[in-house]
Amino acid sequence: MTIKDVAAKAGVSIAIVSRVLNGYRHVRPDVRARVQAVIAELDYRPNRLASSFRTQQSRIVGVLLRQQRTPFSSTLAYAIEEFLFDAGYQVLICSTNGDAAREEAYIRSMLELKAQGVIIRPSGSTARTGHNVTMLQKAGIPVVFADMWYKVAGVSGVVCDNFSGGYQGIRYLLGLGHRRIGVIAGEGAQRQTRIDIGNVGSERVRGIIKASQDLASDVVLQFCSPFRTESNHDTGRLEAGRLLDDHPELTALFCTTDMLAVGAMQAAHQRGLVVPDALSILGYDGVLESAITFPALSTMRQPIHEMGALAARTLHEHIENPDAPVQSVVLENALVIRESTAAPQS
Amino acid sequence: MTIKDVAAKAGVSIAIVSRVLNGYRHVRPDVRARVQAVIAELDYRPNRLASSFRTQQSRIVGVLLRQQRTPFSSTLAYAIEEFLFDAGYQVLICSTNGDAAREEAYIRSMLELKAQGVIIRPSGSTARTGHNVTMLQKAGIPVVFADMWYKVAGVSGVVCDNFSGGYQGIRYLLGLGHRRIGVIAGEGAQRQTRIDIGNVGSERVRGIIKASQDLASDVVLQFCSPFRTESNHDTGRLEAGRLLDDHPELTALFCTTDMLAVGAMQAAHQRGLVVPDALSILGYDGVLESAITFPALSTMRQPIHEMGALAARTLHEHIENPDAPVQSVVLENALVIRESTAAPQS
DNA sequence: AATGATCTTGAAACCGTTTACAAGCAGCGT
DNA sequence: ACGCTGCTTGTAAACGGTTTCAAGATCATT
Repeated sequence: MTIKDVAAKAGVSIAIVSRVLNGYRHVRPDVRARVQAVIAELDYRPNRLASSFRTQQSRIVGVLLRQQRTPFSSTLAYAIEEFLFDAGYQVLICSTNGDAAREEAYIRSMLELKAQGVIIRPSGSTARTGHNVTMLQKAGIPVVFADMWYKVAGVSGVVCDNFSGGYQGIRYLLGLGHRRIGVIAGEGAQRQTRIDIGNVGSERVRGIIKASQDLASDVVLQFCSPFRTESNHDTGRLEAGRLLDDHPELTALFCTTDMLAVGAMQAAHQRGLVVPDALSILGYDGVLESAITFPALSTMRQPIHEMGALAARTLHEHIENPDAPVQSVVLENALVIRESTAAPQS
Repeated sequence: MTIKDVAAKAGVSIAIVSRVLNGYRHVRPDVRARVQAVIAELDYRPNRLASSFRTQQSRIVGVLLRQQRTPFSSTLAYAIEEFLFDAGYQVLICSTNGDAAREEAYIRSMLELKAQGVIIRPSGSTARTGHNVTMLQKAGIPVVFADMWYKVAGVSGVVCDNFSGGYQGIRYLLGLGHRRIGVIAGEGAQRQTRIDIGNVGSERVRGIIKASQDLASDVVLQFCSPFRTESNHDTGRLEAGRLLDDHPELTALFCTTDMLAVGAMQAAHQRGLVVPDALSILGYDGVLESAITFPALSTMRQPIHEMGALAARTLHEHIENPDAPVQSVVLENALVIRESTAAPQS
């Protein structure tokens, strides 16, 4: 069933039906009502394949994620989908799983499908991301970054202030009275920060170092030099273990990821250190349901849902108005104090 | 840039270019090579909006999920996407969040977009699901169920054998020597099983009851009558607490969800019961990273990834061959023994 | 060399919608 | 009654591919 059937049954031309469908003016009210009645009666649905083709507007946007199975990614994806579906777009979630070929294939898909916009959570590879963005931009497809902002590309971004989060975390631990603090940072955080991209982990470490310099003269930070294991959780357990064994004077651990913190908790447990009495542990991300750990983990929560919604809104603006200014929004993290942190035993 | 430009530059008709693009026969090898060279040179990409329109094949499939932010859903979604992307389809993930209006809107989208297939993880509402499925079927769109199988609809499904999982769980606990076992089932599990749909939770409970009847004459099961709180985790904590307070003789708890089990662990902890010495706790789902809890949770693991991949494969078959027989696959769960279960102290 | 079979090719129709354009029409002032 | 304006309507031309069909080219067989 096509628009022609509707037109015939309503005794009008297809142009009128199209106008009614799209809510345009210049249709006599009684005609409009008649057409709408026929549409309802026939249960007619416009063929989006045809209208998308004709207008060259797919009403599809892509979301490119490294992985899909982390709470971070799925929260982000959900927030984006929620916003954009309500705005009349279909959201295509693409999990590249870190695979370059897959990423390439997805970008090609976006291009062929004439996606109207793409939200990217950039992966580690700056060069690859830059290439992808360039291809999309050449095709006139607006791009918005989430979580990480790739500064040279001239695209909008929504990120968290990881520097400030690290800073606040240390300020909090210092305020509790801790002076010997271990820092467990995930893979890549120690890597030299490139001038053109703000690596999430290294930003956090920068904030941590800055805070310790600004706020206390007598603080000692112990960093681990993380090697990568299969899971962040294992990394956390092993690194925290090494740190605690080598530096028994530590009274607090700041982990730049909640999963690292969970591992750290286990390392503490294995050594008979009661959290938070003997050791405070502070996480980062806020992705764990409040009390899945015992004791409940204090953490720097990232506003992930808000970040996704904002990225979606920003992309939507760029789609609606191609001349919308490039903007980057920085969201603040919030310290969530639960049970894993306390003043050190004097 | 269109197929015409390619044709002109290669000195052939657009029909030839189309044939080259689609790998059809009846193109002279030298011509094919020339056309391919021109395609590469111009970096031409076919407009999928046009080809989808012409063929009325969107190459899009939808995945309808209640929620998107649980490990279960994202693992399922990822597995589906992985398979179908490789098969040349775009996957549209639709999180209904339990909202009927949203679900309706998504179904309408699938219809308008001429989705070529839909995978549904059915929500609680049998009636609504049935209605959705009927609409899709009327439009000739194949449907596959995952996780739950709605028997009357004549659609294929991939599910886990929850009855067997419950059975095996109890068998394991009985084998350890437990005879006083508490069962914490999530919301809905106690509800009367409808004839036409296998509710996941109630299947598990059925298996649990059957195993206790089959395998031991002296076993006593204590069920809780769960009320719903905001999170399964809280439900688990409260229900386990009530059960432990009312029935101090219990030596094991079987929770029909991992999150319920996490809550139960906390309830045990609060009461000074050491797991697994004083109380064994067995979960169900296998969605937690191995050692996020302490002690690490023993659980009945569902093959979620496999379930997703199989659902995708089944859907793919139905798309390729509309006459493919309706089939339902039942996957077995696997008992994962970790640290939260042990023989009761005698 | 003629015949038929097979392979290769291009012209043109077609998919269902949107939209530019022209024409029809009603209402208005003169 | 006339032209003017502004609203309403229908016709027809796109959009960019795919696919049918007939014709031309090539090949093998006799």
